[in-house]
Amino acid sequence: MSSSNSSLPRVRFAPSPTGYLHVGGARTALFNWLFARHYGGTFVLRIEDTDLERSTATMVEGILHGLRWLGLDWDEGPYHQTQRMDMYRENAAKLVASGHAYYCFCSREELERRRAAATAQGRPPRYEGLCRNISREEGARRRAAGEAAAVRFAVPTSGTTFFDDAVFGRVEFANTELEDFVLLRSDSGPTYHLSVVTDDVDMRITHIIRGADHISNTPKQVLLYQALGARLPVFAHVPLILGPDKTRLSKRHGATSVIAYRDEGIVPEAFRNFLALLGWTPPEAASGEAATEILGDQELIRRFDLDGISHSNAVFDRAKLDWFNTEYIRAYPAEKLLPLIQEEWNKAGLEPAHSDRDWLLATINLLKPRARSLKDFATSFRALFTDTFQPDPAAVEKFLHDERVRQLLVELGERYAASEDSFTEAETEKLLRDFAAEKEMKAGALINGARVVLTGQGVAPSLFAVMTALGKERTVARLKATQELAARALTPEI
RNA sequence: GGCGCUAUCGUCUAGGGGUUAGGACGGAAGAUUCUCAAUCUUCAAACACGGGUUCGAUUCCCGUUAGCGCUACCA
Repeated sequence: MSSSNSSLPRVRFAPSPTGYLHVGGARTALFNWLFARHYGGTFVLRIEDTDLERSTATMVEGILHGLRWLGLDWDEGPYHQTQRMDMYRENAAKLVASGHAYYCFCSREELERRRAAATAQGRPPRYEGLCRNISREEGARRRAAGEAAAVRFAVPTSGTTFFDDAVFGRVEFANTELEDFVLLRSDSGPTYHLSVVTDDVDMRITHIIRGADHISNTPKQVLLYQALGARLPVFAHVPLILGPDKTRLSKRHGATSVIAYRDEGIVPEAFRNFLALLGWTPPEAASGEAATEILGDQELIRRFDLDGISHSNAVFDRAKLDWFNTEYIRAYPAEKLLPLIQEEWNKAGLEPAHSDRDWLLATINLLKPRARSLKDFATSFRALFTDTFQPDPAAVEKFLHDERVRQLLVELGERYAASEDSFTEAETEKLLRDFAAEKEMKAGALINGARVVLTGQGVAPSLFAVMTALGKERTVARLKATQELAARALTPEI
């Protein structure tokens, strides 16, 4: 727990609760978590809620929920910046006192006007340091007189600021490109730069792993560290995740909320695996060894390091996510799947007709090799678990359009009912094939038809496995009701 | 516009001064036959462009182009 060992890394995930936990944020959190776990360090969670207008408690809950679903547990926090306001003000005052910052009395309107004018004249719309020359004494006097003032950082007017990024290498900015950014707003609330740096220093964060959209912010923060006399952390900027059209991932591209993927039946471990490989390559792949991409938590943690992170943005590939999901569902033991599937049943209002646990597990095992999502157990596999299901009209059309097939299926149901044979895969198959031969009907036609009758679907596991899973009684009942099922499917509803 | 970052199959990527440029997802074809979204086999698919440097550039350098990011008293 407590680590007085200062060589262990301390990282943080610092979301702003102005929205749910989105895919990009989730990956940033994952990389931080993986890094902390790999080195036995500490993963801190900090809520950056200084934007009072846009931050909500609901979003905080949503973010925590998303992280928990993903299985990313934090060691410290969640800290809330709104509860640390005094520290930011103290630091701002300290910076003013040391001459690194100054009071700015410009109104928003004036700033706006100047920006517009600058843009119109083709000049960069940068704050030009109007208030920089106001003496500390005069500043204090005007503030005492009740004039509103923001605190701005006095960026050096020459030279460069650089940092060595663990992903991108040395990144350098001319100081003249940096404007005198605001530290404290005129309402005395901190801005992002002040609060992050204050907190990262105070929380002794050693590695800042965050989105590459922060690269341009970094020199300002470097300047702040220096002005505060604090030691620089290692910066590791992670390239962004894009939509299929290569623009930044947004609602336009469908689900961006992590929780939406849970709702779509994605297994958290699959999502983690997928996300980890978006922008990061494990070392054995880098050394050319052919390796599986299916990497569980322990494998991910063991391999993860900053030097495997790519430099370029990555497109979110839904098809690959689905592939990971099928792989995980297939590999999971039924015991592990059952509670997850039960959630899907609850959501779908499905009450399994059979509550016997062994039967449920066996049936899940029968189905899981062809599941693509947890939802499949409540949708296309529904008929295996309950008697109330809607047949797929396309499947009915394809395999039950022939009246003779339908009649024979009803008759087949009677045969099964009358049979004394044990209701096993081998026996049920033998009976069906003998029956088909007797009627001079291709067994395949009856098998495909029976599948639709029993499952409502054109695609399902082996028919005889389905029969034995369903049991004799339900198999017989459904076969006998073939005509009703066909009528139900072929009658346009509503 | 300015500044910054990036550029290998459709996608995620490996590689690296001389290679049949490798893997995964997706796609196509075939096998199988009891459906396929399963399984097996096979195939197609990439070094953005232009200059250098070099005996030799996909690789190193410069430029162009394109994409993305930042450019707030948001974070």
